[in-house]
Amino acid sequence: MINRSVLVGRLTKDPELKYTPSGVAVAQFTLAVDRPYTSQSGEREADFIPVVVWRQLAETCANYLRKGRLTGVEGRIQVRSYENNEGKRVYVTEVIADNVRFLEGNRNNEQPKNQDPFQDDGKPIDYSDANLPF
Amino acid sequence: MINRSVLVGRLTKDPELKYTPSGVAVAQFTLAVDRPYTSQSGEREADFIPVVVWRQLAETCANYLRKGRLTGVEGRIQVRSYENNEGKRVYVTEVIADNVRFLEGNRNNEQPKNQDPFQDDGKPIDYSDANLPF
Amino acid sequence: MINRSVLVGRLTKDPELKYTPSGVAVAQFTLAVDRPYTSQSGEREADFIPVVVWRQLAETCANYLRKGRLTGVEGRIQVRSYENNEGKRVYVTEVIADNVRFLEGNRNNEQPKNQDPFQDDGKPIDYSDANLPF
Amino acid sequence: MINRSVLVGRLTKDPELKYTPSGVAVAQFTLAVDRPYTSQSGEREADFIPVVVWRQLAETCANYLRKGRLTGVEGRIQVRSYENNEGKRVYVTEVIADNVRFLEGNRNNEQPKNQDPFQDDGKPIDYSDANLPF
DNA sequence: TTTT
DNA sequence: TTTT
Repeated sequence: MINRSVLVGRLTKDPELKYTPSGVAVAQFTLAVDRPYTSQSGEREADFIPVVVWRQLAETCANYLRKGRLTGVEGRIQVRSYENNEGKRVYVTEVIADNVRFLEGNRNNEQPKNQDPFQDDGKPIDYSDANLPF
Repeated sequence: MINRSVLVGRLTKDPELKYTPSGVAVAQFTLAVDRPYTSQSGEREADFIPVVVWRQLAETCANYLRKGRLTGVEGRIQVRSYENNEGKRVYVTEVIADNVRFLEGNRNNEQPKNQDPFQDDGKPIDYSDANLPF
Repeated sequence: MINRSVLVGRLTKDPELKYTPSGVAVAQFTLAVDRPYTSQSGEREADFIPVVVWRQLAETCANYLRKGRLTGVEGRIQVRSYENNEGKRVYVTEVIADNVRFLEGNRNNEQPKNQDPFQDDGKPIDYSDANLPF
Repeated sequence: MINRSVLVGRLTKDPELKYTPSGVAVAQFTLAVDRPYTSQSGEREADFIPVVVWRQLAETCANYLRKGRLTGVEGRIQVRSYENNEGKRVYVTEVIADNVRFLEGNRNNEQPKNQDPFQDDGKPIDYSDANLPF
């Protein structure tokens, strides 16, 4: 079975870095991927694709990726589901990336963020260790 | 911008063929793509990825693809959203395929379905012409 | 059967535009794709991958792509062979692209080349109509 | 930079397993990937793409892959060159696979080969440690 | 909820 | 024969 996606687009925001209860780093960001054609109906012209990155690559992404940056991603499509607070099953589709390429230099010479895990905002984390890809 | 996915998996059901109000054929099926590893936590070991096919390829798929058949798909990830009956925005992620490979012969020598558009089941169609990929 | 490649790299030179005897446009360029890691042995750190583009896309590439430009390519690997002047069979591997993305703006505001087919340099053309992808 | 290929095809022969002087396993096989269309000019209708696999995956491939088996491969295109015995530079293009999927069961219930490294045939090995992908 |  |  094969499940491989390659995306090139721009981050809609800075990546969000979290840690699972057992301390595994996970970063999340959304890639805006412009479509090649212009819709005749004035509809949207980009797809906004959620990307998830684990472990060391998560920390590298959180440190170096920024909103608007042109970025390449390789990974696999994952569909997970959870019960929302009204007891309804909600499906979430994400690309679990095992490879991230920074395609654009650091134009403004920004510093790496070096996000501190202990500054975690305390919100519930959607990712449990059960989701670890390997 | 690049948005390319390659999947190999098995159909969970026969494809569903519909027609937009303006008569464009669109087929929908779900690919079960087994993950390479076995989850230690007894979690699910496949991803179920919705695939959409347009126009002539839709009719070919409806005619020749069957539940369980090993199938290769190439396409792009699309995220569309609609308002559900409770006024909430729901996001749907699908792979819009422009290439489908039948990787398994027709073992039981089944006949093509040749689904008749006029046998459409009358249920509301999720796809409007605005979604046409080109 | 599936044969799909996705490349992002930089052109080593401007594309070369030719025409087959029957007048079909074909462009050729090489993508330098940097490898992610640095070789410990001082070996080369990029792959130089020949890309071939046909028909209208060939003319667009010849008009807008330039040496050094960051470019995304989707296509399939093709292996063709010919007999060289010493009667030996030589194998050539190329990516036949059906999709090319210009990932970098036109920084120096260059004009399109608008290469004239009749300025063809007269050298023998490697591509015959038999190679047309569809 | 991105360099990603996905192939599904059939092995033209059993894989060949070798070891570098320092003992790293490397397997080589060729995938025949049928083209989707039939050439009008009676030309060949498949591409024969050389695949290289390193380390543990090489041994798994040598043990379980066989001639004719439908196989999925993910990897990157690599172009290496060497000087032939006439002092001419020869270019070799291969897909370096980091992921191999056996898409077809073991129909004849064959035993794994379990090739013994010490049965190596003694021929010169084309791969040096310098080529190791990581 | 979205990027250049 | 190679790109930033």
